[in-house]
Amino acid sequence: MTHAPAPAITAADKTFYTLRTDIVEGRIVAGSKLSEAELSTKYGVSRAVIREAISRLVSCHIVERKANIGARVVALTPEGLIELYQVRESLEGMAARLAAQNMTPAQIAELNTLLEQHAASVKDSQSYYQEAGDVDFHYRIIIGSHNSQLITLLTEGIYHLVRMYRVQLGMAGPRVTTAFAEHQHIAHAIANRDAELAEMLMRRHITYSRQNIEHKLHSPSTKLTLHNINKESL
Amino acid sequence: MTHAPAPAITAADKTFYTLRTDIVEGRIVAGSKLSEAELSTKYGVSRAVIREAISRLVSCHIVERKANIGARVVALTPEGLIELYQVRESLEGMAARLAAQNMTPAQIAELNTLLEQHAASVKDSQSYYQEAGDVDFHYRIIIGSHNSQLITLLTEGIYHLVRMYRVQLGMAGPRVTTAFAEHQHIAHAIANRDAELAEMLMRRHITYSRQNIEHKLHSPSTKLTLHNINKESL
DNA sequence: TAGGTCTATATTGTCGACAATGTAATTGAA
DNA sequence: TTCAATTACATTGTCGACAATATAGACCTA
Repeated sequence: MTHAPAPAITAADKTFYTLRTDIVEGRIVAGSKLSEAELSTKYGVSRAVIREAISRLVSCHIVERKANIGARVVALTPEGLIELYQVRESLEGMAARLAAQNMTPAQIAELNTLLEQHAASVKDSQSYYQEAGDVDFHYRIIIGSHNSQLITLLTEGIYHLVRMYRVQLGMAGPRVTTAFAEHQHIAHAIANRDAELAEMLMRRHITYSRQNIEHKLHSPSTKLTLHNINKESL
Repeated sequence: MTHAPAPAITAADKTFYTLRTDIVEGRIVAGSKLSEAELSTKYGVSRAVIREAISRLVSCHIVERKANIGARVVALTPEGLIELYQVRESLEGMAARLAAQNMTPAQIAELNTLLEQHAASVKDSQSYYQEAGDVDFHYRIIIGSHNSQLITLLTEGIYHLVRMYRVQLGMAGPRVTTAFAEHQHIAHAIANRDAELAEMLMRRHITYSRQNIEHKLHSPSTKLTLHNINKESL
């Protein structure tokens, strides 16, 4: 029940993953147009492969397409970020609730082990926990929900968009130790099989996280960043 | 802000809509394989168009595809239904919350008008309310959330799957008058801008709805139906 | 007969070319 | 000069053919 991400088999698979990474990491700028011919030569595959890859990005909400006009990477806007976090609060809250009901004892044990590792790394260098640690924690709870619809929506859809905002807004702020404490409380609720509490704590946790990133977004420096991003829309 | 469903422009659009309807209505049986060549001749378009239509159905979770093997319509299972309703409870609960915050006075007035019409039709023939009425009510609240992520996830994704279960399990049971009362309470909470209450009532409403359809699913007659459906998987 | 390998066939994945549509430039008239 | 129509160009949508992979059957061996 490890829910390994589907391996890339076809050329369209690989191109899809590559394109998604390039967009999320900002190598392909937000809001820019995706020319099929251009990408075709750039990645060395036929236009049919590019078209399929783009179609999948559309279904992830990372790209928008208009008939007979073309596809472009979504723009990063304050409104979009808020909408995203509202959906995330809703779905991850439910994931936490279901995790409290459905996680196996082994999964709960692994979750606690993970938190112990985080506790250690928080004390010295906060960098590890910051990046992958937070994602790891949330990922395990999502998987622990044992709800495939929920898992797919979050891990294939929402999360890549969230990461796109995080990466391109340069999220490296504080909130490390406080978030860690919140994680502990959530894990505790799950271990106690307290579904109500787990959902409530997760929703609050994500609300705080949203407020944190919103703050970043409204500060003068990143406002400039966002403006720059959207300016290159061509 | 009417959020009209995107019109079918390309051949792939039309084929996608046609295929989706045929699957949801059960003309293409749940669990069955989708042969590209076969569909190509059946709908009179090239395989490329069929492939794109299938890709979109995959992103709706109506169809599953394995590389180099093929695509098949999802199977209707009790577990799948439960998972679906859990996600629905989560997302529509949030939609109701946001609707209470964001719906325009005009939208709220229209919602009340709709309920008055329902009240009339509930008294004589319950049939109208049963079918489209319930969907209408939920649809307006979803739109009223003013959250495009949420709107897309529900109206393009979840709702067609829900309808697929409803249609193919022959949902025509009771629960008409009670559901109407619940709708009234939700609308009232929204009119009062009580976001907390609106979310809570909507979640309970959907939980009841799930229990209702689950009951149908576990009754001997429909168990037979489901078994028959999955038997024709080929 | 059971099991495995190899071959034949069917299905999906990929490609290049053509058709349809949208966009920009050019020309002409008021 | 300004606006409209028309033309030329670029981009997306669709198609049929070929390549790669999976499936089913025949054949062989133990």
